Amino acid sequence: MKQQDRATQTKESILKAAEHLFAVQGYEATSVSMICDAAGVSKGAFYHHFETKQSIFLELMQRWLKGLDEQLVLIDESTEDVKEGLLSMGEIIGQVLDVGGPQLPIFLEFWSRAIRDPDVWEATVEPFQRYRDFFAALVQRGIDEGSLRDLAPHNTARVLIALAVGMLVQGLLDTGGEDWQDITKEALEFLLHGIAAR
Amino acid sequence: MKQQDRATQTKESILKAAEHLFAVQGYEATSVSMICDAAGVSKGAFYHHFETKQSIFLELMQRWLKGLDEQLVLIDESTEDVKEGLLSMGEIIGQVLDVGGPQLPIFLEFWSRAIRDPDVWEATVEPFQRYRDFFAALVQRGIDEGSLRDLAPHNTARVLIALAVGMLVQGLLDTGGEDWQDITKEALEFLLHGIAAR
DNA sequence: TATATCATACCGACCGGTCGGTATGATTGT
DNA sequence: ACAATCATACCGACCGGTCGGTATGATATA
Repeated sequence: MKQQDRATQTKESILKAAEHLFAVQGYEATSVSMICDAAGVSKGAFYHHFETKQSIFLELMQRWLKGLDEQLVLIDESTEDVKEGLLSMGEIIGQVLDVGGPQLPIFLEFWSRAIRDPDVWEATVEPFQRYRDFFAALVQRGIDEGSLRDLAPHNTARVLIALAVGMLVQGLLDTGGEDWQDITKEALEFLLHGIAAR
Repeated sequence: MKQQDRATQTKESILKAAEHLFAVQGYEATSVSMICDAAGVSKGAFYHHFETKQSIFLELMQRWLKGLDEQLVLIDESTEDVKEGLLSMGEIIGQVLDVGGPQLPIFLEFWSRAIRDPDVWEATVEPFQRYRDFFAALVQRGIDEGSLRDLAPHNTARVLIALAVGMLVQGLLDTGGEDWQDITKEALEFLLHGIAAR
């Protein structure tokens, strides 16, 4: 096998092992040695491919957010009606909880780190501000086309993000087996039409 | 001074030092020795009053949630109109962010721990289910008195909690100096009356 | 004196990261 | 084609340091 292929294979197996261990044990609880053992690779190999323990997480995070990005753009393009687009955001939440569920707890771990570490902040929080802008644009579109009331788009976006984050956190901590996709969809309907009596 | 007084004073100073250090550094980053130094107390004293490092956090958490409890009950009692009661919840969020802001990041840290550690879960997550029940009851009251539409109270409560949690998280990570109390209030108004055009 | 309250000294495990060395493919000169 | 040279990929022992926790003795109160 070519040297380069072998290298990428090694790096990939390290990433895969790290992703799995981070997911089931958390970041702090996972040592570099454990990752190496799980990947069937030496510590030297690890530090050949990654500068620090943190850098491997950041790379993992980047890949992950990239996938989320693509999903959002996909929805954006396939959406003509803004209201429908917002509702389909609920499906994303459900999907995220189903598919990426196991690795979501790491987000909590790193959000708390992001508060103090600028590097972590940049990699984990800053992207979410992009999402906020995305939603703000979507809301603006809704206002323009007349399907939404004339509200401050940015604050409305914040509310949407809050819903998403709040649902994710609850979904992580509530093990009761609720269908959070449904609940999120309901929440978005509440938000659209209000919960007050007419 | 009496022996008991001296003891409680020591314990209290340990708790105070721990609370401060946890807030500014996080839980993991704070060692027991650091707490002892900050409290002007020896390690022996620490482990005389607390079984483990985790136990001191759990005690801190209990005190903290107790305060939140009282605040909620206070609002509940002083509220006749449910809609107003919900809106005043927004003020709590703002207060929580202002007053307890520094120590909120620890919540993130422990929420992620709660996923794996049953003890932590019981102390940090279970209380929030009480709050959910509280909001569910409030919603039910609103339905009964006719000010709210006839919606599943529990899911509506989940939505409210999601909003609160999501706002708190964003407030922690967004350092732009936004007035999250205002935004939360706005969010609750959105939720009450809907954001869709009439 | 007996007991609660602390101080000191210390333990063993483990952690992220380093480093000297090697094995093996790639490159170049002949 | 073949050897000499170099670069990349990897190994695993090891390091300084930190951590949570403990064992034991001193001190003071009751």
